[in-house]
Amino acid sequence: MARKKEYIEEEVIEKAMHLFWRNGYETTSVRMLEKEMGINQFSMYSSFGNKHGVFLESIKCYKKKARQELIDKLKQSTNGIEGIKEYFYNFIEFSKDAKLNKGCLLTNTVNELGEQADAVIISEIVKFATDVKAHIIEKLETDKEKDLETIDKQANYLMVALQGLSVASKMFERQQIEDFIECTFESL
Amino acid sequence: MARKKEYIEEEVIEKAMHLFWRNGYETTSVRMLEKEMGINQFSMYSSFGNKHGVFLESIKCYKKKARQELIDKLKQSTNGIEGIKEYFYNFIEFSKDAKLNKGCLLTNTVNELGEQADAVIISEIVKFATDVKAHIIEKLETDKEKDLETIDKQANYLMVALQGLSVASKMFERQQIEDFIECTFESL
DNA sequence: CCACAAACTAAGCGATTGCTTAGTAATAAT
DNA sequence: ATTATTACTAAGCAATCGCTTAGTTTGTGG
Repeated sequence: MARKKEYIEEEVIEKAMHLFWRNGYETTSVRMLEKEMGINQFSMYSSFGNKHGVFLESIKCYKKKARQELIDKLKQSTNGIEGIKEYFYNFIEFSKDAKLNKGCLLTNTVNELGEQADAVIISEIVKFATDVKAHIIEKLETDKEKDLETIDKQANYLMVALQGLSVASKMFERQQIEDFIECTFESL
Repeated sequence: MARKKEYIEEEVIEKAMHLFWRNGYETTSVRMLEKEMGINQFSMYSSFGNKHGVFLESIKCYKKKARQELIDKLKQSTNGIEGIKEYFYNFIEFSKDAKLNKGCLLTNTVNELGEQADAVIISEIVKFATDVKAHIIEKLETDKEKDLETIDKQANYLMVALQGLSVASKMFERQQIEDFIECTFESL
């Protein structure tokens, strides 16, 4: 016995997510979100509470997308370390933008907000990072010669390298990025 | 035949630089700069024109500091690749903060402003990166067995790894960072 | 001592920020 | 058709943004 919403929350959040991805949290204003999401500020606040709420849902949307397009592929790969390397290359395509790359939204967020980021946001990011690391370890373990210590060390190495890829792909050319990926896996 | 400035521009810029380093460009307001620099807005604008001017001088100040505390040590090192590794460890100390790290101000800036950053700022950053890469190549060349192609590839690799170190040190623990640095140099 | 130039203080400018609210339109049960 | 409930539009809120300006203080040359 009431009026129906004229938008689907999941759809407008995906648009918001892309805006945050390109511009970061602070630079993205509520007026910009209005235009991009195609809904009024009232609707935005009634659906998601505040700007922070829109951002949190955008983070969740990003994680879902990354899981579908990146992690699932990694999970299904059967060629061990080579599968991790493919994950690196897939990420480059995943974060591609007009000229350079947008990086990883989660990495961008940590980099922008740092320690002053909301605890819930941080928690979402940490959970994702833990997830990725677990899958990397899984693939490293296909090499039966490596002991657990080596595997954990190399997993840490690859996690940091992924952060590097995220930032570097925003400023470096394709060739430098490929050099990086190739060298990264040379000693593993 | 006029009043003297009650502050030294180089001194207040160093304070501004630390504020930008910790908080980024957008988050740092002119009111915050006032307090940190210990001077009035009027003085700030008469000395540096606008907020952007303060930032540009802060970038220059950062480069000078990094050159003194990081690059000069790298230049003077005589142990080849090991000298580059020391550069990595020195950077961690250089960017140390309360709990985690502040990263590299230049990397932070590219990450925050991206392609919409001012051309002068970008130019300053590119010049610095070129400088660092040149010194890395110099050290890599001490290994006479490497051809020019390998050296350039490895230099690109190390440059991206440095960006990774900058971001990752803002969110990862000491152990993961050390694992990264050690693994980074394992294949060189 | 006077006059002038530069550096200070502090108030306030218009624009934008995230967010709210008053008023209207649409839907569905009675 | 009436009524209740929700979603919409659009105007506007206080606070903050980067920046300016009017008025005062300070220092030096004549």
